[in-house]
Amino acid sequence: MSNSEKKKVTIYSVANEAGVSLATVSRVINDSGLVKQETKDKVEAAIVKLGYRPNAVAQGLALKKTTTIALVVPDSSFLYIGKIINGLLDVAKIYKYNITLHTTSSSINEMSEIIDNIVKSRADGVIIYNESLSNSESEVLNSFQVPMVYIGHKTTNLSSCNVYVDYSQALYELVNEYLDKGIDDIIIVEDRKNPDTISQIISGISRAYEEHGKKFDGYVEIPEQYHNSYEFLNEYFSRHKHDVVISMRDSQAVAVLNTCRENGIRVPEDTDVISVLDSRINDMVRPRISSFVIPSYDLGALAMRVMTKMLNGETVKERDYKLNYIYERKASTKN
Amino acid sequence: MSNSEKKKVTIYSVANEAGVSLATVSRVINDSGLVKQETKDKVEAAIVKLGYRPNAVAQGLALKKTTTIALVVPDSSFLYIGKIINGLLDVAKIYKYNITLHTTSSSINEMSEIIDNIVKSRADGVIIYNESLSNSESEVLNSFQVPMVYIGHKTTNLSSCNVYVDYSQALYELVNEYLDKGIDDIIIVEDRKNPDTISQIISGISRAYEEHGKKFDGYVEIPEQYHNSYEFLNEYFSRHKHDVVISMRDSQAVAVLNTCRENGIRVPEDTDVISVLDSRINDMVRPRISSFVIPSYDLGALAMRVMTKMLNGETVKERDYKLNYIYERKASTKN
DNA sequence: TTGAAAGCGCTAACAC
DNA sequence: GTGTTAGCGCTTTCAA
Repeated sequence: MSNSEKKKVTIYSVANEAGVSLATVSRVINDSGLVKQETKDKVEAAIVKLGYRPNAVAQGLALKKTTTIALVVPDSSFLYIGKIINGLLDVAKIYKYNITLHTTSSSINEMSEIIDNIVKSRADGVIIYNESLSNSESEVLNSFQVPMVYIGHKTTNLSSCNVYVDYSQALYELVNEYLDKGIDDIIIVEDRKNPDTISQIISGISRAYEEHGKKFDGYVEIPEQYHNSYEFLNEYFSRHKHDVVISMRDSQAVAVLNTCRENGIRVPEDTDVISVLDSRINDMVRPRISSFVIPSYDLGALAMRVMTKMLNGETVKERDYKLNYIYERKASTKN
Repeated sequence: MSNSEKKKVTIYSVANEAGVSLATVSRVINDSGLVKQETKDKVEAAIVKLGYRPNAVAQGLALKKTTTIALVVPDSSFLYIGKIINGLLDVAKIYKYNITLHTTSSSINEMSEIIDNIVKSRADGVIIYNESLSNSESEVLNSFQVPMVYIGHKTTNLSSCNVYVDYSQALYELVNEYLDKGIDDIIIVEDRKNPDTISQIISGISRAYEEHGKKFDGYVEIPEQYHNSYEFLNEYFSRHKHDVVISMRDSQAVAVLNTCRENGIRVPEDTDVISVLDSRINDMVRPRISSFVIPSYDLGALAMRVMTKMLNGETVKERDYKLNYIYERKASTKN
């Protein structure tokens, strides 16, 4: 009966039960102001007795803050962002923030709807792992003074922070090494899902080529009509063979691995295969793929930490936080 | 200047701008009550002009509902639940619900903290993909009358709904087939992370054995001290060889695959390898692993749909929603 | 068809 | 130390 007939217990009920005013109850639950130990005990007893839980919604209204951060990510990417989310949630937990999850499907342009929703929900801040936020949308966030942190993507937005990995430098160094050895038949395989990242990558590679007096043009894009990269790559490697194949994600690298094999190209004897983004898949593939290990967890954790700083009004001197990658040479490369 | 000096625009501002009362504004934003088209136009113009967005927090307070559903999942499982989350979010979007994400780390017992947090945030409902919710915790949810839906886990809790796949039946059918052929050297590899699911599986297998007048005892558990299954399995398969190895998740199946290979056991010539839970990994492994395809997306979507029904007071006749699995025979099995 | 006013549950001056 | 009271922004009777 206590379940079905349960009446709401508010701060009033507690005040009443404890024989104090609601202000006092508020003080003890927030640990603010001075309260005599004796009264405090009474109040706490009442809280336990009634099973009172402060209503965060009412608090949100009164305080004009919700201790909620909105996270925007592309759907279909959980394989890669799982760790990011974990890092993010771990520090969110520490600072008592809740996270609302919003996904964007690549097809429909629903970003503005999502932003609208976030503004309405009065999230204290938003963390975005997505490259398709338009200026007008970030303007809306701006005009509502919602702090923003971008993950994995360096923006030029002045009122937001960026937490990212410098892919350009990473690829520059890698390719440089190959070119130094005289190996220059290098291609990069990509599926246009990360336009910004890929352009960073290309710029790094191009720089290395230029410094060697050469020009990079090994850009292989998986056409949209192929619903999976496998098909396309199988076709591609039946006709091509390169010294080095760099792919954006390790799922693609695996496709490269398999399609090479099926076309009689040995890895790494004939071709080096490298993946830029690493995920758990790589632990399970033979040969293991040489790749950049992106500090995903740290990316998420740092993003959230930066967000809390912005929210606490701590002066955020740095707008850009660059994390280091590590290149892990494994069995898919011989050079 | 409009950014830094931006003053909050509330329903009052709009009422003022439009020269009507706030009640009228409320009516037009909620499309409730009759409003003359003319006034409606005025109000809408004011809304646009001021860039007004209703404050969901205040609405939440007034309506005593937040249109927010809490989702509880184990961290570290995004590989498997990505699709579930996608299904869930897609349906949530349709019904205008927001999702807050809460993860539980297997080590610490923080579930009660999470539940506490959820209650405080006054989520309208909670969807749980986790086997470690204790009775006392679900009691709390109960006492606050928070509707619950469990995913992938059939509970006996009377006030919650379950959306799941019948693993018991799935494994029963599979093993039955083997036994019919006289193949009975079958083991199941598991890492104790899903006690409930695994017990369902064992029960299904055992039933098949019993009906063949035999007893099943091929239960191989990966000891906790091994931080990855690889090590343990490598050791194991250096000394054992079975007709059929069934593993809980495909990441383990891949480990089985690799360790068998490294110990001179051919798959599928010597041993059939089967995975119960499928994930994207399987698309990238050779040989491909025969597995049950769990309708993850549907699991998430249905869970959310059921939740909306509970929330709308639609009578939920069914408490249990069983989804069908499909067994996909691939290259890792010969039988 | 519209407005006035009483909440929703809590915080934060301000007063005692 | 503790109580009073005025919001926070919105919904919803109840009157007009």
